[in-house]
Amino acid sequence: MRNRNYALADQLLETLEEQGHRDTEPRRKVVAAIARKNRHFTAEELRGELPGIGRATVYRALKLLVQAGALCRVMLADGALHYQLNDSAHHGHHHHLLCVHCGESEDVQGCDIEGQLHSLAAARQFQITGHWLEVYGQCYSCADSPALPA
Amino acid sequence: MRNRNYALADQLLETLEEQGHRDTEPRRKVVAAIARKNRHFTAEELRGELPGIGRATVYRALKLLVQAGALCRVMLADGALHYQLNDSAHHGHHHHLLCVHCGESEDVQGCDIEGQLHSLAAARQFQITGHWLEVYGQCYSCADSPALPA
DNA sequence: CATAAATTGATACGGCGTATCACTAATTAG
DNA sequence: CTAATTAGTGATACGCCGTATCAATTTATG
Repeated sequence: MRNRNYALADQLLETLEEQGHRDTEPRRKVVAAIARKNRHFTAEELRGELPGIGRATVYRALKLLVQAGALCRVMLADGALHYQLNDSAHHGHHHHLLCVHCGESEDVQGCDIEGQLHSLAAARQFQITGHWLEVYGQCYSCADSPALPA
Repeated sequence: MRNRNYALADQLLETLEEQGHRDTEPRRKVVAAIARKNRHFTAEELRGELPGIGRATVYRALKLLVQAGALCRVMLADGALHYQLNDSAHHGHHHHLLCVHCGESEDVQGCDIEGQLHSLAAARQFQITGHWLEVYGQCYSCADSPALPA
């Protein structure tokens, strides 16, 4: 587990270096903290775990990782924006099944939303170029909990 | 046009009264400004059109109208949150085709996203309770403009 | 090692939304 | 129709989020 985290942190740093960004002390620490996460988190939460590192540095690292595709921004049911580590296998277009109870997130690959909307859009001569989708619900482990409003 | 705006403003006020909220001077002005809008707008933009009215009052009115279903919150492609008047016919569940050029928005009623995701979710024993979807693209009038990234 | 380039972190700013609270306006009861 | 009740207002402040600026520092390069 610790090993996996180290490996993940290294991988994230590598990703950044591939994009032409430098390997710096603060960056290492930010990336290490992110690698330790096993669920989505807010920028402020992350920052709280990194005393001594400037706020701007944390936000900058988040931005770079999102741009690099290693991190996703996910919108929770309450409207809060969180960051979520991307499964290395799912760097492409995908969505998340977000459990409103435990916060777990499962990736969904086979998305053909635009296909489904195609006929509707065509009728209005609207050209779809992209979309944003979040799916809320309860994961298997939380199935017994009372349902919350989406 | 002016007539329609007045009618719309009255309708919005009525909606609020039905929810047990009072008909006040500041509220009237906020609602009138919203009724004048023909596309989505930000809270701050609206506030700018209402000098002399407290910030809190504007935000409160927005919140009440969203709760009443008369207003939608829409997420633009760049992540900015806007407010959008709900077509009176589309108060229920619907989505928007958002033109990234002109900002026009068209409602989409026939949405069966959850149906599409059902088999995927079932395989993981994930119970979908809701979703959030925004669709970006170019409307008919903007079809000639160069495509923007979604 | 010296230089050029990127990064850092303090600070400030702006947007967004909520909480508080004294004051005022709108309803309701008498 | 006034008095009491209740809701709404707006100034202020707070917190979160993200970006801009800029001098000081660190990293990579020749």
